[in-house]
Amino acid sequence: MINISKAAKAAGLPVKTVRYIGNIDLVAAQQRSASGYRLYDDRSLRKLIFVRRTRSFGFSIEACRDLLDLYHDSGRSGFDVKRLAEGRLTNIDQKQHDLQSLLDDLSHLIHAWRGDQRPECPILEYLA
Amino acid sequence: MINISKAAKAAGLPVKTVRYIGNIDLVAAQQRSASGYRLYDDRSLRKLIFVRRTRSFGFSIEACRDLLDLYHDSGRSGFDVKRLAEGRLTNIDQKQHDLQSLLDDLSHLIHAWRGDQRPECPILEYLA
DNA sequence: ATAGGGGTTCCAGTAACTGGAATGTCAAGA
DNA sequence: TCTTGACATTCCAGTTACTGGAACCCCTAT
Repeated sequence: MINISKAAKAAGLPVKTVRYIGNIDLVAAQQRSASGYRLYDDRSLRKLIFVRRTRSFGFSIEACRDLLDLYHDSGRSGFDVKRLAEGRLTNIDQKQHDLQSLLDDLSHLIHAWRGDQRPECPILEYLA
Repeated sequence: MINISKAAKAAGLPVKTVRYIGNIDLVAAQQRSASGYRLYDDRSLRKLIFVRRTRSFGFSIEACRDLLDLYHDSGRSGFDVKRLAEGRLTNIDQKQHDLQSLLDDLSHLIHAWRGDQRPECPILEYLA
């Protein structure tokens, strides 16, 4: 059981954001101490990490919630799960493709910048 | 020269957002028609695409602005450019690592969900 | 020439934080 | 034991990056 600042640090999120994530019922602390301090166990910490990752790649809070819900809502039918998963799959494929393009762009940019001189080739040439 | 709806479609952004991106002086239309319509050329379109990509992976507007500025501000010294570029590099390395983790997580999730049945293995087991 | 589907600006609202004030708690040192 | 400083709490206001809507203008095709 770790307190909020340790959880925040381990998850790579600001403490404020961890509190916010709890306030909107996305990831709650596993319990509170006698004096009301949030206490996170390993599972809630993993959820925070998952939230940081999904959020940092542009998924909405509600998308995160859906993904996390899949784990919790054991009453959900196999069909529902599959449909939701398939939806996300398309989404992820696009993201993956997009990320590749961005990494290509940035990689070109970085290599062009590596020297001390401004590259001759205009940076935006690389942006497809 | 294409109008805003074509530019928006080509860039994968809502028209509203393209206008917003212009309003905050991030990417302006190359010119306006006689009647005030925004007109985008190839270069401004490429910038919009670049902005969508960077934004969709969690870079702030100001980070986008810095990257785009590197292209425009030809008065910038080689040193400045290099320092800024090196800063972004670290950033990108982290993102890349992070993305790999997220893709691993999601890939596990997806494969676990592919069948009609809820997987036996709890989803969050995969979240490192 | 006119109807419909664009475009424009401006202003208000939303999502996801983020900062700050007021207050409570805990652990370490005098 | 007391105190002091770094942490925690809630609540409320402010910011960033859109997003929707009203009111109005423009262009194309019947």
